[in-house]
Amino acid sequence: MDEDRRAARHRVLQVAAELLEEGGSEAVSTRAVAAAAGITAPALYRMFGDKDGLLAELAAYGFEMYLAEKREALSGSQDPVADLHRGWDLHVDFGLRHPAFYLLMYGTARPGHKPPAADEAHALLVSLLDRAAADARLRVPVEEATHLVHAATTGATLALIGEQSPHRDLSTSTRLREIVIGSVTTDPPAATATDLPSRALALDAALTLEDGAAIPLRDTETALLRDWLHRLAE
Amino acid sequence: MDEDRRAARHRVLQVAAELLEEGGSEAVSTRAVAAAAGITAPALYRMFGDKDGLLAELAAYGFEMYLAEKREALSGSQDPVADLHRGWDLHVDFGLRHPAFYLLMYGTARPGHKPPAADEAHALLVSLLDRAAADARLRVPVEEATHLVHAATTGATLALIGEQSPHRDLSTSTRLREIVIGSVTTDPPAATATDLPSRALALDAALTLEDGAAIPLRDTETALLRDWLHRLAE
DNA sequence: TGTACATCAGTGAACGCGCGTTCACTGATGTAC
DNA sequence: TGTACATCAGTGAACGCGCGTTCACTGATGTAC
Repeated sequence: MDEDRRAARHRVLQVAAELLEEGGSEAVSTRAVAAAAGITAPALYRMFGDKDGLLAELAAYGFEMYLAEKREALSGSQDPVADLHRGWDLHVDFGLRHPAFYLLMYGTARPGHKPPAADEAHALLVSLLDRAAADARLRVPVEEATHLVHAATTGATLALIGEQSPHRDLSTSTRLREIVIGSVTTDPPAATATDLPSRALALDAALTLEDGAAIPLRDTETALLRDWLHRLAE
Repeated sequence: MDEDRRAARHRVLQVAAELLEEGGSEAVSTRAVAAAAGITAPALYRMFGDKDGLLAELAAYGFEMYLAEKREALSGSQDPVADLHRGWDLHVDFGLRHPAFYLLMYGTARPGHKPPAADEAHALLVSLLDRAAADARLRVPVEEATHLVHAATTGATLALIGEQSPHRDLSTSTRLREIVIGSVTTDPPAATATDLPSRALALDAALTLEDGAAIPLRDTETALLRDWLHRLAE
């Protein structure tokens, strides 16, 4: 029974996704979705509460597609910096293949109204950068790198979506990728990290990945240590 | 008479701008604008044709505000690379002060639906980069630099707009600015440009700024020459 | 200078539509005795 | 195993609203003779 309900929800979301891809977010009205899914309006309201609920689930559906692709493509890789490059391209490519979804997910329709499912995608980027830091390949703290890569990637993708297909030129994205990731990572995978900032950030990343209880320092001591590490990295 | 008409239009646009800033683009309906401006619906339609016409003029109004600020702040400057940095900050600052306008102007509400007034703002960025190239301060061709700077700036601005005011941190914008402009320009304003790419691009920029008729080469020859210059710059 | 006419910005009122949402009700399903 | 009842996803129909837009008409303004 519960299984039936989940299947029905999924079917409705698939229909809503089609409407979105074909007609943009304007095409996703409660009435249009209900009609296309072959259910009545109150049935839709029973499933999703109201229109905002429907859109939130639709955005989550988009993030699932996105994350599934990305996880599959990046699984089993060894080189975190190469993953950053591939992750960038996957992001841009997803945006160009699903522009309406992308705008729902990353567009700023309304300030402070961002889909909660975005957190998971954000976490994926953070984990990529954590791994880079753990390999001493990061030049700046993880959080800073996250913001930089996120802003640049979405900027490149939105600019490309805004351009009509024939004029699209992926080279801007590629170049921006090289510039930004290049500025945030260190070049060679040196046998052992040698410079002070890289070593500091590698230790910082190792502390992030470690189970908190396993660290033989008090929380306040750990916090202070990590503050110092960030300062050493500057 | 004609003057009156223009003044009336301007008054209506000011009212529409207020609605936009207060309630976002959703608040800008033909009826709301007409009511707030104290005119009837048909009067509005006589002025702007239809809703798209109103929104297009509203976007143009936003670009005028933006360009006026930017031209004033950058007037009489000598250093084109410094102007790039200041131009970046002015752009981001404008976006944060007028988020609803910014989304109307630079947001991607609908692919291939960008406001025509955007061209003028684009031209301003191009002219900034032209001047940098003329001073041999550019490492890449003007068009490429334009795309890079544009994508990165809008990405940084949209990311900041998406963040709630208390969590906003301009340092991401600043760092991305340094990274991107730094990658696109050459460092020191050397007494005379010494390296091959800079010299090639400086000549290319000089050809852009020159009146076409004043160049003692045939058009096809000039085109070929510029192609070579771009190849020398790579 | 005065009258007749054309132009056109504006008025008051309404058009039809699609929207989000909710009402009262039905019929199938699972549960208790 | 059979009956009585509770639960609840779904139906058919309608609610009221704000939207973009247009109708027929008015009244002021400028122009021609």
